Amino acid sequence: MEKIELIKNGAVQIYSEQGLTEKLLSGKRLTIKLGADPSRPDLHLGHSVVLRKLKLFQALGHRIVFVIGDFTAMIGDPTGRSKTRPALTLEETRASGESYFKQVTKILDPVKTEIAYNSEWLSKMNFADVISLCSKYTVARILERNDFANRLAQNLPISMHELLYPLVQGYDSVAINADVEVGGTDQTFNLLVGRDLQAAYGQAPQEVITFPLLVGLDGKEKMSKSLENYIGIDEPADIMFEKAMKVPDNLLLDYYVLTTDTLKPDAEAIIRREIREAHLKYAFMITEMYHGRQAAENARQRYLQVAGGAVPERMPEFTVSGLEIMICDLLKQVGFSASKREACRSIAGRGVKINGVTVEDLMLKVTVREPFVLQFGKSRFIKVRAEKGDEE
RNA sequence: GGAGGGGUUCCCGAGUGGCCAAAGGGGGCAGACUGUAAAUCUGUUGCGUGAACGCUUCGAAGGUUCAAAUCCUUCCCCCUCCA
Repeated sequence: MEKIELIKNGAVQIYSEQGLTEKLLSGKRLTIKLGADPSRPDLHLGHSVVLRKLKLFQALGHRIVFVIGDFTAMIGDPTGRSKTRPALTLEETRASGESYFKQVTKILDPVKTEIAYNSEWLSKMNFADVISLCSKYTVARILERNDFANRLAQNLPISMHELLYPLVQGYDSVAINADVEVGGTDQTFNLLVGRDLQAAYGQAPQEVITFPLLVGLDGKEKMSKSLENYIGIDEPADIMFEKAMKVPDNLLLDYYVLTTDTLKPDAEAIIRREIREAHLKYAFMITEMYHGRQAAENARQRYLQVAGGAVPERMPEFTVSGLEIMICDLLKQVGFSASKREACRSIAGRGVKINGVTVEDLMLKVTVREPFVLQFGKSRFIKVRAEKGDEE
């Protein structure tokens, strides 16, 4: 019962709440659907919002089915709107499905988690089936979707196939006979289409629960890999901690509520007390959740060292061949700069330090007899050493 | 099918023969301030060792010219309106 409340906690909308309650109380093992995009299998905290809810369903004994949208991915999307959406091969979609499973089971129970590929049923449909599917929905209803409505109003193009995609997703629910589907609020329309189509195909309509989209570290857009404003659940502890500290103040509450087990009133109290402490606590919680207590301790310690202006104890290492190297070449080689020119600019802008001392000379030739610490900006460190054989 | 508008550097967008590696804004990176937040200010933002200079870039390929993002030809793509 408690878990049921937890599931509903944080939800934006539930369609229908009564239906959901009834299904949960029925004692039946429910099939919970989550749609997954195979082209981006890198999971971040934004995905974790929904995944954590699914975990609660699992705890109640229900079955989670990830539907990988490989069928449309294999066709590709010629719209140009979502650019660079190359058609994937069968192998690629399977590979990302596996990758998906691997990442998802960092949060979910692997035994109660299944993967399904929608090409399994979609590739078997013939044109008559497609038309039949289309006949179950009306143009007016499709155009209700905000995205379409806006584009229509602004005279922006909408391709035919785009109109079909909601039906495809909805049909996935029919194919697996889903009892419940969860997703971000941006998916609301598609999820609801699933309900209607199920009814049209003689099934009990799925219950739909939507959750807020987590805003990314930039404080503007929703968290996404391509916008570089994400915290990946796969990221090393140190980086995860650091990124978690960069969550904008005004979003910290959301992060607490949506990505940890903290209840809203508690989170509010923590933030009200002392904002920096609240950040540190949050960063610790998140890091601990994905890497364990010890790693989180270490990450915090390291963070505080760097924040205090000190050189951290742990950092990646880089081995150069030869005993001398131009500073610009070095910056390029370790990956702090994309080109030598860019490296020189960074030096001119006083953003590069060696052993804590700002590099002034663009032409500096560094001698790598002893290992030294190369610092770029405030928080990027790397230990540079010469190849073993070259040491004198 | 007809008419019109357009493709510029990460994005938006100015630029219609030389002063254009290309205004301005956004974003990015770095510096100051700070709590590695926000806001603000400063620098920077194609590549080649800084400069000098050179090279590549303005949808594609050719051409005119001492000189082209800008002119000409052909091609590709996108959008709008009317059928």
